[in-house]
Order: sequence, then structure tokens, then C-alpha cells
Amino acid sequence: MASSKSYRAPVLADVAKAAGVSVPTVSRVLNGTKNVAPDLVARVNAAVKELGYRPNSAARSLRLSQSNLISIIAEATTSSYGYANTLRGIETAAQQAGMSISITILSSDEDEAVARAVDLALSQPIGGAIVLEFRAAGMKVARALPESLPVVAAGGASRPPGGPVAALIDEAAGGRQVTEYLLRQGHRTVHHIEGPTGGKVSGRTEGWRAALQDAGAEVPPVMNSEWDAVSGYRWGERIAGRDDVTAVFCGNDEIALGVMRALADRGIDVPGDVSIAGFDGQPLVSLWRPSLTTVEQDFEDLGARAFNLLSQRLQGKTDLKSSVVKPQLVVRESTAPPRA
Amino acid sequence: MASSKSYRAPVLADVAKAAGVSVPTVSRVLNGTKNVAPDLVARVNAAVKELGYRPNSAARSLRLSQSNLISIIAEATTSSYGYANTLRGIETAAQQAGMSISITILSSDEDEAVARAVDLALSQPIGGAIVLEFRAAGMKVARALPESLPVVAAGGASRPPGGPVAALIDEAAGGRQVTEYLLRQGHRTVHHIEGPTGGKVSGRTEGWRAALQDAGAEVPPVMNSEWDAVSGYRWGERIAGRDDVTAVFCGNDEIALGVMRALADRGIDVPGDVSIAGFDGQPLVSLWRPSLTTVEQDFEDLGARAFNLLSQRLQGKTDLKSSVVKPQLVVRESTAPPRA
DNA sequence: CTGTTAGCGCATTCAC
DNA sequence: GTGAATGCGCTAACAG
Repeated sequence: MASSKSYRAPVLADVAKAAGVSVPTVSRVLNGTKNVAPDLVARVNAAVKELGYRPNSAARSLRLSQSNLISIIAEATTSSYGYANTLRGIETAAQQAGMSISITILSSDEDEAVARAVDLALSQPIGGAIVLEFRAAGMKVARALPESLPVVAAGGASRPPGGPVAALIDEAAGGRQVTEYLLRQGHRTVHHIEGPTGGKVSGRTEGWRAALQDAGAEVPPVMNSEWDAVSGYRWGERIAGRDDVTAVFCGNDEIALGVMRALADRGIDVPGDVSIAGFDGQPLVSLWRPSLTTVEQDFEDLGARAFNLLSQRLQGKTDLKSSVVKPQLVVRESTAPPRA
Repeated sequence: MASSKSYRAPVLADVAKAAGVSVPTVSRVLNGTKNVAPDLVARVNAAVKELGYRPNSAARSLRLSQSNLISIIAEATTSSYGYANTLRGIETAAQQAGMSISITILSSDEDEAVARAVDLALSQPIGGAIVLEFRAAGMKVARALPESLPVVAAGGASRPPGGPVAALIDEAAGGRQVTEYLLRQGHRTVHHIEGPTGGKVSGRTEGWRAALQDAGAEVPPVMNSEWDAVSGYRWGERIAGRDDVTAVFCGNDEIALGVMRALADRGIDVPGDVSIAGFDGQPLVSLWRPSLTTVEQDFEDLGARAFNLLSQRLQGKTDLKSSVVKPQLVVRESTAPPRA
């Protein structure tokens, strides 16, 4: 293989010379244009393989002013689960389509950070972008991107109209499912610990509230937490002292685990004294004791849908509808009817 | 802003015209070349801002035959923790250096999958690559990449000489630490559940074995598992029946959690009857009951080091030494002296 | 200090 | 069918 001292990657001209044809002919063969004599095709292909030729994508992008690189712009998340899996979903779908992905992480939702991230993303020859938005700030990014760039959003937030097309998780449905389930178990009401929503109303919270209202149950004040388990633990400590709380729907699995640990440390039984439910469906929560009832989300599917949407936009389709993934309630040991 | 019907991104010529100078002058201003009259600099900068000019990176890459895009090639992992955090470490470091990352996931370690992944990575104008190798197959990728491309490896595996420079986690030290600690607690020996190693000997296993041998302790047969918790659970079921097992060092946290759950389901007390230790240091394991003793690894640091190594190679430095991250034992509730 | 010229690798006109 | 010429946007060399 390549082992000469100063190695220069072969270009079309090298292939053309090796095959004894002209540069355009090689180009035609490589791009599948018809009207090339079969024997020339064979000679060109042989030369390509012989030299290990690879098209120079910079030149290609320049010439065609299009690219098979798409950018993913994502908020930094402490919880890696949803993020990593959505990414995997996008990457897998992109790979099948022969496209590459680049990723840019947003360090915060401040304007300056947004601008820097957008600059960086745009510093590559990208054909489109996917904005990953599980928390806030995604809209800011979408707005900062040039209008000429195809953009798709992916995430759980309920979206105001007018934004880019999106692949969404129907979080409201998930919040409703788990709340209705807990009410059905006989709880008078369900408390809710919410993660930081960045000003917007979380779909999880919407669904929870709607379910309570529909059932005529009291809607207790929302408890505000960070997304991590330590914050959940702190809420667990507070809940431990209250006997009006019999069921808690937590904004994500980490919070739920933190709450459960705090309750356990204080000798409060889950689900005997309090039922706890999470949101996300991280694989590990099924091993917990008690294993966690939670709302599972198929993040890989979400990622795949986002890519497919973008892919269609890239092909010029314009009347795209947002794609919605339904989360699914998984009942485990951490929830039960209230103590009689 | 841009809202005309057919929008064409401004190019240098547009800026030049707007500023009333020539194209190269604009280029000089943008690239910080000295020897440009201050008033021209000002006019150019104004025009740039006015038009919202962004350099076309495809043209730039083509002209300079270099790129500020680097590719990360990673094996698909079920556990997202180490992967996601290493990625974040790389991305953060890259972002500070003004570079972008693209990522390609290896679907398997078969030759064909490797070739496809390499092709895809190389289909972008990348300046270098980082191969993420926590399991096997990384060397295959490194070999398939052109020799002219700067490559750095990152991961935990002990590396045969001759490969690319690498940022490494000293897994052997971690395995040794945890094993020595358990022996010090009074265990006669320490059992070990190993993940799939893809033919190589895991550093974790090496360190474990060395520690036992140094202490003159018996070296029990290694138990082979997958990396996931369910596989761990199965080993837990088997261990539950054995009273010669008093301490188990698991290849990762997932396995450890699986083992603990299996033991708990059978009424076996951890750490009273058996001590369990993990490897990785996922944040959630501190919330477990009992909380898990484990070997923490700083994956973000690993990623940052890998990028820095690559960055230096990109700047032409050639005598680079691999960089080693020391993992750290964190003792929690899941380990204790054996029952007397 | 500034503008003119040239060419990176490729795909696409256009002649033949 | 095929080859010769052109230009995508940019920067490095050259002249002035």
C-alpha cells in the first residue's frame, strides 16, 4: 500500500492517465453517467481500484455546492442516555444513506455560546442541520442558522408553530399515561417533580396536569428540580416528611432514582408508602430495588426520524409533517396502590 | 435578514465589491495577514459584517488541502456512558481549538463494516482521526486508514507497540487497585467477571491477576460475560450458589449492578455475604443500595487528551508520547471485609 | 501596501 | 461516445 515518503493522494487526473482516458470520462464513470463504452468503464474501474482513488470531497462540495455532511447541534446534557441514543439513531440512518454527521455541542444557551456553536457548525460544508433539543435553547439555534439551510429539530419539547419541522416525542402523552395509571391505582392525586424547562412548559408537565384535571383531581404545585439525581435526592428528603404525598411522577429517571434513595435512607417504603415513577427508560432502572416504573422513549427511533425528515428536505421535498414518537409506560415495582 | 427569493451566500468577490477593494485584499484581512492599510481593514470588516459573509470551507479546504474537521471513529457500544463522555471531552477540546468533529460509528468489527466506516469517514475533508477503542476492532480501523492521515487512538485497551499514539486509561492500575483493596479487607481471593475482550487481554484483568499473584493469592478462573447488566445478572445467579466466592470484581458497572440484583433477589447480602466492585464510575451507581464500589475513569479527560495529541500531530509535532489517565478507586457500600 | 494571475480537484458545459 | 475548456471560492505567488 501507500508507503512512499511523500504521498500524494491520487486525483482524477491520475486515474485518467492510468486508464488512458480523459478526466471527464473518469468522472462520468464514477458518477454513473450513461454513454460510456463498456471497455472504458472497465479500464477506469480497474485504475480506480489500482490507485486506491477516493474523490476529494472538498472539491466535490465546491463544484456541486452541496455536501453529504450534516451537522448536529446539541445542548450539553448531563444525562447522556437520551443524547447518546438519539445520536446513534441519527448516525445509523445517515450512514445507511451514505451521509456523514458532524456534531457541535452547545455549552450554554447564552446568545454568545449559540453564536459560537452556529459559527463552528457553519464552518464546515454542511448540507443541513439537526438541532437536538431536549431542554431549552434549541429555537435560538434554529433562528441563528441561515434560512437557506435545511434544518430539522429533534426532541421532546412541545413546539410553537413556525419553527423548523421536527421529530418529536409526545411527552404530553407520556405524562398523561403515567398520571392516569397512578390515579387508577387509587391515588387521590399525583405530585410532579419537573426538570428545568428554560421558560417553556414541559410536555411531561402538560400531560400530567391535563390528566389530573380530567380526573377532577387536585393539581398540587409543581416541584422544580435540576435533571440530576442529587437534586432528586433533595426533593426526596423533603417529601419524606409529608404524608400527603403518595405518588410522585418525576421528570426523568435520575430524579426518580435520587428521590427513591432519599426515601430509602429515611426508612420510607417504595411503593408501600409512596409510589415513584420516572421518565426516559434508561436500561439500568429495571435493576433498581424496587425497579422503576417509567415512561420509555425510543430515542434511536427519534434520531432516525429526524434524519429521514432532513433527508427528504435535502431532496427538495417541502411539505413535510413533523413526526411524533409515542412514549410507552412501563410498570415495574416502584408503583402500587396507596396504603389503605 | 436574508429573505430574498433566491438567496446565494455571499462570497469573497461580493465583499470585495462592497468594500471597493480586490478579492485578495479581503482574503488578507480575513486571514490576519499584515500589511494592509487600516482603513481598508475597516472597510472590509464592515462589508463582511454587512453581508454576513462566511468563508466557504469547501473552497478553503480545497485550496489549502487541509481541514479543520476531524473524524471520530467509534465502535458501537451498548453502554453509552464512557462513549458519550469521551465524545464530549473531544468535542469540548476541539471547539476551543476552533475545530469540528465528525463521527462515524462502526456497526461491527467485521472487515466489511470497518471498510465502510473508513470510506465514510474519508468521504469528508478531514485533517485527522481519533479512533475510539474501548473494546476490540480499533486496530483494524487504524490500519485501514491511509498512512498519510494523522491518527490518534483513545481507549482503555493495552496497546501493542507500533500502533498510533494514544490517550489511554491505565486499566491495569485500576484492576490492581480494586483487587489489592479487596485483599486488604481480608478476602482470601477475588473473583473476576470479564467483559468480551475481542481476543485481547483486558487491562482490568491483567491488573487483577497481577495483584493476586503478587499477594500469593489463588487466581480463580475468569468468568466471561457480555457488558450488559442482564449478563451480569446471570453470573449473579450462579455466584449465589457458591460459598467460595466472597468478593467479585466486575468488568464494568453494569455487570456489577446485574450481579447485585441477582444476589439481592436470592436474599444474599451485599456486602455482608459477598463484596461487589465495578469499573467505570457511572454517576448513578452511587445511588444504588448498596452504593457501588467502583473504579472511576475520567472519560472527558481521556477525550481531551486524545484531541490534544491529534492537535499536536496536526501541527507537525512527531515525537509524541502516549498519554495515560489514571483511574481511581472509589470505595462505597458494596464492599466490606468477609464474614468472619 | 495592493491588484493581477494562477490553480487546488472536480463536474459540467460544449465541440468533435 | 469522448476530450478540451471553464469555473465553483479561495489563497499563494507574483508584479507593481
